[in-house]
Amino acid sequence: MSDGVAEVKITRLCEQLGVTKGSFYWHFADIDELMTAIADRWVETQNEVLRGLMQVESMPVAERLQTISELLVEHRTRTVEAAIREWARTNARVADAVRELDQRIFDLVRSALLDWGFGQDDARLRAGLLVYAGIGFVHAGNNLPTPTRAEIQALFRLVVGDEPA
Amino acid sequence: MSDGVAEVKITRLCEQLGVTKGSFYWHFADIDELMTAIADRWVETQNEVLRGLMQVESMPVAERLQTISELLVEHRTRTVEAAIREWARTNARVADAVRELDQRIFDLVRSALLDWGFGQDDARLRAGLLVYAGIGFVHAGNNLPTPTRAEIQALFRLVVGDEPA
DNA sequence: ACCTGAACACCGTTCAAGT
DNA sequence: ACCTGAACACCGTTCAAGT
Repeated sequence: MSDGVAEVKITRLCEQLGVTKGSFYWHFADIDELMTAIADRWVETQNEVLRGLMQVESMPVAERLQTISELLVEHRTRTVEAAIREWARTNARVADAVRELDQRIFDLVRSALLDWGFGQDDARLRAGLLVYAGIGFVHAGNNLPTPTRAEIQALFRLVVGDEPA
Repeated sequence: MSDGVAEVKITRLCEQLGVTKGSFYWHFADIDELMTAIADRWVETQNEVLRGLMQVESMPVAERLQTISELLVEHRTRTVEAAIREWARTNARVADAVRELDQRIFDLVRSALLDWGFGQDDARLRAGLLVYAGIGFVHAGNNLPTPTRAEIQALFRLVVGDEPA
């Protein structure tokens, strides 16, 4: 999957499964339906991740911000996520899922900043900055010197401040 | 081009040009060579843009930061740029070009921040934050409420400060 | 209900033959 | 030097026929 979703060939798939291509078309109408199925699968996985993320909500603000700052630039799934976001450009289903993911993360960060003491506008803007930077890092993380964990926290503190606003 | 580089079919190309596919293979070894040619073309265009960007260097710091803040989130070429960055995932030539572009922009911002009065580390981190946010915006700009020009400047001031450091 | 086999369209690629 | 035409491989898709 990390080499891009365009590399999924139904011929190869059937070879690997030891069935003929005709068999494939009993289960799926066409390759697009397969893709949608894969997409749905990914959305489920992502929902679990999100449910995990939401548990962060119960943590005290300071600790919550700390945790979020690490999650945002987590490189564990960088390659896969870049491939998914690429896929979103051509598949509406995936695009929807990615948009919802982005929005939920944004809301998560924003509400944390609200709890931290920022006003509505301020919280929205700063949350946007952080989320966009995280997404940018997912895409271009290899093009610029990778910041250390400590530097990321320094950046985070820069945007969020040292103490409640 | 904005619908993704995977949609470039040599059959379609030859139809549009009114020649046979055989003719295509006189000019190019294979489809990859065509892609490389297109990539090189884009790199040239990008180099012109960069030369333009470099002229910013001669502006006074305050004005320079102002201009950069607008360039970073310029949505003029958002779709195309997203397609290019997607292409970079599978084409080494394009990947190199994008990396160089990112680095030059990063350097531009960083040196502006140095002139503005930040120390080495501080300038590097803040420049990274801004550049990543700009790239993230290119990719996910439609998923979250688009900030206004004024809000972008507010964000910029947040990272850069109101007066020289 | 699930699979095979053969057929067809489309696209990338090769190459001998034309001018 | 530049192009055509026909051929082939590969992949997506369809469908009649098998169990």
